[in-house]
Amino acid sequence: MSSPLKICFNKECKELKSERPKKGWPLRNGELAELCDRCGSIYDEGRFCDTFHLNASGWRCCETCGKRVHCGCIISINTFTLLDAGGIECMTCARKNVVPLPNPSWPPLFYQTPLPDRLKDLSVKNWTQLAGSGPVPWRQAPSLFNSPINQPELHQRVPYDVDLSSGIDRLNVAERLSTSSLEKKKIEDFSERLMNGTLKGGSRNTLENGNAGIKCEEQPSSCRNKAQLSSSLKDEPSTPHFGLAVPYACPNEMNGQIGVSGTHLRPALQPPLAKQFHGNVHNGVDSSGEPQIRNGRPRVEARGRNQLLPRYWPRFTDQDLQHISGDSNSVITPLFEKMLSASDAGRIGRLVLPKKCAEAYFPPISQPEGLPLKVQDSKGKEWIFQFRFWPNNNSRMYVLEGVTPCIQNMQLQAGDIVTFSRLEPEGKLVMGFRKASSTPASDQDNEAHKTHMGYSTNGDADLADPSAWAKVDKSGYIATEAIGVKSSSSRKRKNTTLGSKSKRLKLESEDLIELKLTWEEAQGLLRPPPNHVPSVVVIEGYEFEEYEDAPILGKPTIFTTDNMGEKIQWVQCEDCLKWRKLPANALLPSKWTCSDNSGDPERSLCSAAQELKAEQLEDLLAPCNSAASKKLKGAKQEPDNLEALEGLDTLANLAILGEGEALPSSSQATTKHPRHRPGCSCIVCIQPPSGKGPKHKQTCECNVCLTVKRRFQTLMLRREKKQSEKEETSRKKQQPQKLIMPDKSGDDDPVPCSKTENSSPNQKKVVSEGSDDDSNRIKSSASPFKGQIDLNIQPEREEELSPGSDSGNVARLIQDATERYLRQQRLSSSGSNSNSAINQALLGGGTGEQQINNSIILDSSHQDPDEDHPSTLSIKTSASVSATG
DNA sequence: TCCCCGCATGGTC
DNA sequence: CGACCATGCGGGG
Repeated sequence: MSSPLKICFNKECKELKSERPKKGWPLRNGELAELCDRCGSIYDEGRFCDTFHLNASGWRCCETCGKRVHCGCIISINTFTLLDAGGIECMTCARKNVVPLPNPSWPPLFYQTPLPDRLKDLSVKNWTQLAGSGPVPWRQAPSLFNSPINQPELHQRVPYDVDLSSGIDRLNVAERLSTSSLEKKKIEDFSERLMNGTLKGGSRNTLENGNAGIKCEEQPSSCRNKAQLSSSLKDEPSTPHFGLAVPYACPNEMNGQIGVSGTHLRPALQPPLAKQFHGNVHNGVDSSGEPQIRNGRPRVEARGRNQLLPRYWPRFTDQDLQHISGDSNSVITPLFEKMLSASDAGRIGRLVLPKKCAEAYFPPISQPEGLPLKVQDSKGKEWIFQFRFWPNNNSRMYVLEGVTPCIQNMQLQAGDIVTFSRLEPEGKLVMGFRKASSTPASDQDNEAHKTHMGYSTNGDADLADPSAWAKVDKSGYIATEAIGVKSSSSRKRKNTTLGSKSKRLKLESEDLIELKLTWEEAQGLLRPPPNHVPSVVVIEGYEFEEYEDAPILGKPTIFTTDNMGEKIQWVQCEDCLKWRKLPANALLPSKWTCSDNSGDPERSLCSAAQELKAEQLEDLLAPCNSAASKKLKGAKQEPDNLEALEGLDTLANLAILGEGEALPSSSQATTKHPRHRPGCSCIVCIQPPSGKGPKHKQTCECNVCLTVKRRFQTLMLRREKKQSEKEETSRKKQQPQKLIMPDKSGDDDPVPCSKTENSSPNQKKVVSEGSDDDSNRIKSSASPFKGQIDLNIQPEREEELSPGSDSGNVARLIQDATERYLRQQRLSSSGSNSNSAINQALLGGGTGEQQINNSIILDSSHQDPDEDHPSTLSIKTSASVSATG
């Protein structure tokens, strides 16, 4: 709508518009009023009426609260509702009263119905008059608002006629609702911008300072049941609470970018909204049906969404929302989501935020340093990230810094999706996630739980620390990290262990070691502290025990029933590897040795014979291994090992906590970066989702592939070396563990799969065992591919991913594991023969854990989506597999 | 020397 | 062609 006139559409202004005039209210001709920067900014802030129409007619008082609302112009059309009985009601009150129908959004209508230019003029004047007139039957036209489609279009801006100071009240409730503090912040940004340019904005400053605190007093209380605005992000101290409801997310765009282009605002709207919305906004949470939500938030969001690229549209499901909101009355407003890039998930700890999203939903920041931002995860943990930006090409690149701990906690990897939403009443930012594998519909929360449940988050020693673990898992626990402080609890752990590189290490280590466990198995690794009675939580059909205090990670054992029908558990001595029988209720230390077998003096020494025969043990362990063996087999079958390898890294990234869901083809889509197209060989895209799209070819020489190959080779060499050593000492069966080169894997896989199925028990053991030394041993990450697996496990992973990253930790872990394994082997060979069988079984023959890992890795199977483990967690065990050593 | 921060670069849309 | 953003890179601590 480039109007011929170069002056601001606001008659009371008459300033020249910039080349890229700011967009104002919708005109009847379907265009938007073009405003000068100053007016545009004011409009964006919802203060237009307060600024220009203060003395105009049309100001009326809300019948309910008495607030002044300008009803005389189109600009404020959405800020009030006409009462059937006459008079008007501010949106806030209207919402309270449940009659949330906003004024008919004529704009939308008109929007689409072009009118003669002459009508443009009507916009202000006529409307003004209109407002002045009594109640209009607007309510009858509510549908407009409600319709998702329209919503987007509607401009929420209109609603804000509030001025920062007084006007706030007037903000549309809906708007407010919709707008979160974040948005408010945005507004602030605007203000900033404005300040720079035109605005007078004192208020803004305040806001930015964080004091802004302007909150809509009204909103919360009255308005919605659940859905209230989050008036403020209370999270951050720094975060100002704006009273202003930012119109919709758009302000940013409008503001910031607006100057540049006002166009996108409108245009984008439609399509997306409808889709996304329904799922999100209206989900159960809001089911309350508050119109508000619809009107307000949804819109806001909708708008925001509209303006956002589709890839950032939130796809929350109702369940997701509910989970996030929990039982609280809070309403969750989905804001946006983003697939984690390799760098986002990397150790750098920076999460690049889509610019528009950042500007629309996060507090406005004028300084590159940004603000600390509190974000709550779906479990209620609070994280503090530094929300900041970097100047970039005359623009800004927004990032959240210090996200590593959070990401790790959530066990997220590249390809996974993080979601941001706002908890309305509180205005808190909530960060959820979806594993790449998971379906959009999947419940985040559940996933989260699963994730957490299944494994300890860290593979690191950290995990070893029960308390740490507890922290992680405990919903109550708040892992508050100082923004600047990168060390989150998790990090600290790592740091302590690993040192400065901890971050990286952590990630890698975690990634490296993955075991897949079934939920039951996973839980089996957890033991309640003595005297603690767990509460059982059922998540997605799986029962988990929840303890007030952190669960104790116990040595993995095998539970069974003895001849007498009594429940018992078998545990393997760390030293001699013999299996000992213990009461089912025995609580074992992570490192259990025969000497701990006080209950059975006869077998409290390693020298004592093993009660269990090898075959029996095998039978015992078999079940555990089956999954692994399957995987291995699958891997072997995989023709293109290389591909598998290549994909491994990616897969690893994708690894998800064991969600049962299959990732299949559908998941693939999610795993890919929206921007990437089939054939893209980026880290994210390489994932081999069921072999769809062209992935890296064997001949591919991209960085990723080269890196993978290189690492793989390195690893192989290392292993071979060790193996050779080991072979000498121990009786080795066949070729040493060939590391699972992808290629090789196909053939003879080192892994003893063939027979090993049974042996696989190792994995289990390993998992549990890892506890001691390997901090990492357990990594619980769910792989997107449930069944698949473990590509993550690839040994390569050690070195894994980013070339830049140092895989040292991983390598270490692996080495450790290898060493242990070797030790075991030696022990077994030299020591009691009885054990040897077991060991072999466990270890899968001479090759031992490595093989397992390798095999797993090989599993290109991941490509097959989820085949088997619907419910299995893919726990990545650290190298520790052989752990016992 | 290593790591991190901030900026720059380049690919993609 | 410009904007966006993922990643790389260099300098400083």
